[in-house]
Amino acid sequence: MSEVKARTELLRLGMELARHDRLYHAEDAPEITDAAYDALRRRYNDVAAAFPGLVGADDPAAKVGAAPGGGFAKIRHGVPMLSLDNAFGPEDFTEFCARIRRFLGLDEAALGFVAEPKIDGLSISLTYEHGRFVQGATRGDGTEGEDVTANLRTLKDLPLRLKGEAPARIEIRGEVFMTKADFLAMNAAQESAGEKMFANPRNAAAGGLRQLDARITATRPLSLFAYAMGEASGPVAETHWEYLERLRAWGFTVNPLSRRIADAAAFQAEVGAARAGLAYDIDGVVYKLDDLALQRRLGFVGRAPRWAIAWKFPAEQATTVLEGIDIQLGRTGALTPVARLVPVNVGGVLVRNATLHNADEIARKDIRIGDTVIIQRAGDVIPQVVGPVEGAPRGAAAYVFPAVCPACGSAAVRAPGEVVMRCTGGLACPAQVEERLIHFVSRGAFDIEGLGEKTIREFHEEGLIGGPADIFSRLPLLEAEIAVREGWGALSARNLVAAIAQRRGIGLARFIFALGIRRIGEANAKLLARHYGSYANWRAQMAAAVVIGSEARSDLGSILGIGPAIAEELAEFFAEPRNVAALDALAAELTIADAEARGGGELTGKSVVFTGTLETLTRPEAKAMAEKMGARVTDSVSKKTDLVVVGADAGSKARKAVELGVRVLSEAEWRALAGGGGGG
DNA sequence: ACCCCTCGAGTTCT
DNA sequence: CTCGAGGGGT
Repeated sequence: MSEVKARTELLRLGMELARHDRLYHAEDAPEITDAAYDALRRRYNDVAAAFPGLVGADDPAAKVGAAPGGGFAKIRHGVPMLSLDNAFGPEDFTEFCARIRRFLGLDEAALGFVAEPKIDGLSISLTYEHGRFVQGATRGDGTEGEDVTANLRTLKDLPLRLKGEAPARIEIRGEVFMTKADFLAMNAAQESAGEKMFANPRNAAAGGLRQLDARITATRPLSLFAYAMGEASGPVAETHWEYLERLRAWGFTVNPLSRRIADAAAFQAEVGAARAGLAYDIDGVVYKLDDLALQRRLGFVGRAPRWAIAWKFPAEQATTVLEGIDIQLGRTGALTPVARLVPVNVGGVLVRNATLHNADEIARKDIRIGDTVIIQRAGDVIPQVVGPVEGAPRGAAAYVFPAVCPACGSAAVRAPGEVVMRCTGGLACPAQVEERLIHFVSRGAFDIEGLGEKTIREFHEEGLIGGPADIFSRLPLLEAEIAVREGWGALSARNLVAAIAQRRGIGLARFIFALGIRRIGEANAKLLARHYGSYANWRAQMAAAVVIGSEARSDLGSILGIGPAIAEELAEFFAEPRNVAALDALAAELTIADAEARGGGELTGKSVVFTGTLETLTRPEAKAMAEKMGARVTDSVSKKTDLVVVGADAGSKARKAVELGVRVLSEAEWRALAGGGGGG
């Protein structure tokens, strides 16, 4: 096919696919069969793969799932995508089994496990409705991922339609990866084309999946193994192994090494020996309790299931020389020592820096400048300095942590009982001010497009902005000056000014978070916004709360989740006149929206205790009701308890509630209040 | 005086 | 991702 013909073909196929996507997703009125759709899609992918140079960003077929503002739309996972606890040796695995036995009250009974190699790729979630693939998302932070449906549709291993019977709606989880051979071939092709090369298969897979243009993804050799169950609208299997067999029957590829095992240590050794010869990278083996009913009973602790564990292979290590230790400054003034290393390749990534955390850590590991040190990247991504290589020549002297801030010269102090050293310079420390500005424009805060870390540093160092208010009061007046800066142009300067203008309106929670007050992260900012409602009220109450013992201070402390340390931190911020002046200057530039009315009902965020015998509800029902309304249920009454529901024969808890002045409800009153959430 | 959990802060590299 | 610290509960 000639390039001209290919171009026409791609355009035609692209428009057609876009039309069918729309009919299918938005109008729910497909005109062609799934098989016909698949054939179209395959044809499209083939042409796109043969002529990668033709793929552009304007093709309608590439746009499914893309967010309006570019990037990907966010998708909330029905069931969070959790992480796994790690094991590093047989003792960890034994302890894992013991924990399961303890929890389930099983003594000698053998536990059946399914073992699966842990692929070093990207976790994804796939949703099928009536057997058809409708949506795919990345793991993201576990709660919310990115919609990469269009990209996933291009994977050869992904069935667009499940073979045979399937529940009406089912979510399937798997791992997208690139084989070592595909990676090498692709990198060779990229190199000869003068294109960007990837450091390792994992990055290559990530890069391929996160293309904004699905046609580029189609040209990347991505593979997929399915391995886990998310939500399903009907029963699928009774054991994990049966479930894997269902996946195979539906048309997924399941890792062929997966199997039921009796001896984890033996399997671990077997896979470890086979590791180098496998077609893909793995970093361990996942062991899952086979019986799904037992899995349900075990449930989760924190962010990980109790019924599975990832037994990791020993971390990849490398040795290099510690050239020096730099001190980095955080926005709260924390001084963090960072190791500057002679660049070394660890597990496919060139490592130059590694955090040393704090002075204690350096002393404990006895790390000195000039040492030959061991670097490792364990299950995580972040490199660590393990310690000096034994027997190698040592650096001269023990490291002495600086007593003053390297940026401003103010004293560096360590609060009693704390580990970190902090600069006492506050607003007088330019480095702290700069870090705070970076936080101010960061993603969860003002998130101004075109104003990233690098730009902020430049603007701050050159005196264009001294504080957050300047972003709004000064930068828009400097459009002409910015336009002639290196790397800028008239268009980008205009866009920046527009982006700034757009952010003059902001929600209260984001605004509070953006201030960068210590201990006030996203969650606490939201608590404050909900409690105070409006900026004016918050500002007034905080100013009043500076006085210890004031009514405003105790009101602040009464917020569930806000304790004395956080209240003190806020009071300190407002006690500093320069902070208040900067805050007022900033607020004058903005329109700060009131916090959205408390979601749901008056129970949101409240702490509820049930006591006595409930007559029309079981305890689990009552608990589910409360949680559905956003409340938190505990067993004991304290002064942070908002509500005590008293059943028959209530004892000391009811008395305590009265003593503490906590609102008391009868079961009937509770039902009236929470009625909406019943049955759950 | 504990334990468990959530939140915050800091960090690496592509 | 990991650590430390705060908050709330027992």
